[in-house]
Amino acid sequence: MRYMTSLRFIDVVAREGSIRKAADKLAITSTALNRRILAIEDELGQPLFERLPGGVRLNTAGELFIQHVRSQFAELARVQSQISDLTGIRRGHVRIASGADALRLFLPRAVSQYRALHPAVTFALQRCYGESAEAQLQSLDADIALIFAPIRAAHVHVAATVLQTMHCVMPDDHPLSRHELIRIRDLAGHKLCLPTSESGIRQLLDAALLRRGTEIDVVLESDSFEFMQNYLRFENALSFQIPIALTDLTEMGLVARPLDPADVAPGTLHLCYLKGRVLPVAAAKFLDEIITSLRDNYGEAVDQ
Amino acid sequence: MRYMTSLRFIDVVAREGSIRKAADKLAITSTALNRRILAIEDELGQPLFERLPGGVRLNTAGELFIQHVRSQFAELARVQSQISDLTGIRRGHVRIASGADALRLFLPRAVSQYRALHPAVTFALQRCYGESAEAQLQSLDADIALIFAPIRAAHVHVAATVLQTMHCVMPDDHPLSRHELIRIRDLAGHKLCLPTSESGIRQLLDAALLRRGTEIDVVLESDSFEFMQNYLRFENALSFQIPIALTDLTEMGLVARPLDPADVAPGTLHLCYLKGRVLPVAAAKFLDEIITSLRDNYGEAVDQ
DNA sequence: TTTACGCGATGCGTTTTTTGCATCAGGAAA
DNA sequence: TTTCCTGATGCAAAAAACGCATCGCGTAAA
Repeated sequence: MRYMTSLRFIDVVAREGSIRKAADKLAITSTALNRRILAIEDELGQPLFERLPGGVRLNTAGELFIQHVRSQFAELARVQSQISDLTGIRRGHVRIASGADALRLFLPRAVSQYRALHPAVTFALQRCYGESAEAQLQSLDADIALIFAPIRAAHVHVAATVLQTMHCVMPDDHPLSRHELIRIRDLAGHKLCLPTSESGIRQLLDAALLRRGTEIDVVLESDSFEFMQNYLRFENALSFQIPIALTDLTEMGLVARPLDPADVAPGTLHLCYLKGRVLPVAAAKFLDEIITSLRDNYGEAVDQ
Repeated sequence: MRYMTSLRFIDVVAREGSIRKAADKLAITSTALNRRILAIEDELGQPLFERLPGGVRLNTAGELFIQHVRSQFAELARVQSQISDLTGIRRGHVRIASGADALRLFLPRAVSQYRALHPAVTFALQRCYGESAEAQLQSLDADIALIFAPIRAAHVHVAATVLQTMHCVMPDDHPLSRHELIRIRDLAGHKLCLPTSESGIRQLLDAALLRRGTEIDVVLESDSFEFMQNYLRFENALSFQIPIALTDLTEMGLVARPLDPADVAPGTLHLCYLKGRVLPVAAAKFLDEIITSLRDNYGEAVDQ
């Protein structure tokens, strides 16, 4: 929408922290951008940015204003989607912030199923960890977040929660593969591939290992499940995943065994959006879909 | 705000129902206005107005869009007021829709008290009846409504409610002035000045008269309390008011006597704003003030 | 300390956008 | 049918936005 140009510009300047950098990104000259900002500050009667030697930074008024700007964008998107919905064809764009877990299989399947029904709806998927997912909801850069971590922020509304029991993934000839249920103490002496400490899986494991006082042998740390899973083909080690991230393991000669819930408490996978927000039609409908899908595939999803 | 020009124009066109009339009001030519609208419709990909021989009318998409536009205006006003509040001086503009009752004494006093504390805050007071007050809240033409009538619309949030016992106003030498409490049947045979049927007072009275089957003698009907009150100086008749509308009667040789609550149930005066709306700072603070004032002056105001 | 670099602000000529005038096409009412 | 209203459109003028060159200022490297 053309009338929002100045607002979009301000948003970019706020993100870039520099008028010149923002101007580059927006493919205009810094002077044009600068004057737009001066004009808006003038109309508002108060500056929105502090001028620092290295660029600009939002002041308090700017913080308030940028929040308003972003909510206007989100609102416009919602109204546009609502209007498109009138014609019968569902259009729209859904932005999802998700942990790597759900990006493996669950979301690809869910998104493709939804797009099969509504081809005019497009998606953006952003991989991120718990805190940043919540930040993206608040800055209205994401509509929906799907994260395996406790909810910290009060401004997030949890639409559904599923319990995820930790699983240990290993080559099918690994000695532990004979156990149906794996205890923490079983891990001692084996080589482990763990996700980085930002991951909810790692946090749960660390807590359990600490509680049980088990000494472990971490040979590899990565934020890529795919890498770790492939790595197991070459070294006889152990890796960890939650059900939503489990792909076809047998083809790769891998097996997954649950950890004893008494050792590692099941974690919670939360499906959330920004509290108080009215989602665009497409995002709201997609949300409904994945709530159903979570419930069907991963047990009693708890609507909240 | 300059960047909202097109939106403001669209709003006026929607209200006027004609591009040419709106152009007159906005002091531009109809062609410029017409093209702005075509441009926005083009960007949106869908028309917002139906073209009728006598002008234009919002279509369904337009209804959705205009709602968005108005909420943007309200939001901007709120953010501006919030930003002004940062500087310490409270600025802002509070728009109140009120019945004639509260406009007599209560609101003048409340507004002047508030303005004594915050001289940079300006007010707009619109006299209206119940239904239209609610409509004004919804179209964001008013921030706060104070109405003596039942709440019909679900989208209105009631911030406070006070009970108002109906009073009968009469010259101090009127025969009924000896009664401390007036019964409906006492009214028979006396001359009455009644508010118009849009008034909450009239509706309550009509219901009571109907229930008791009392025959009455309406000599005058008016939507102006002031007129009726002055009229009583010249004809020995009866008029009706609720406490919030009672001014200094003794100076005018008038007295007020309550009607028996058993005959006429006390009505409710509601202080409301649009549900889900975050009011601008000035409006929110003023709301707090009058909630307190209502409670202090007219008994147990019920926060809801 | 000096120099160099990057930042935002501003004057001025140019380009793009918006506006106004005149006019057209079409429906409603006299 | 005629008249009067409506919104739409081509074209020239007015206004706004833009880009270039440049200034002043503060930081950081030489």
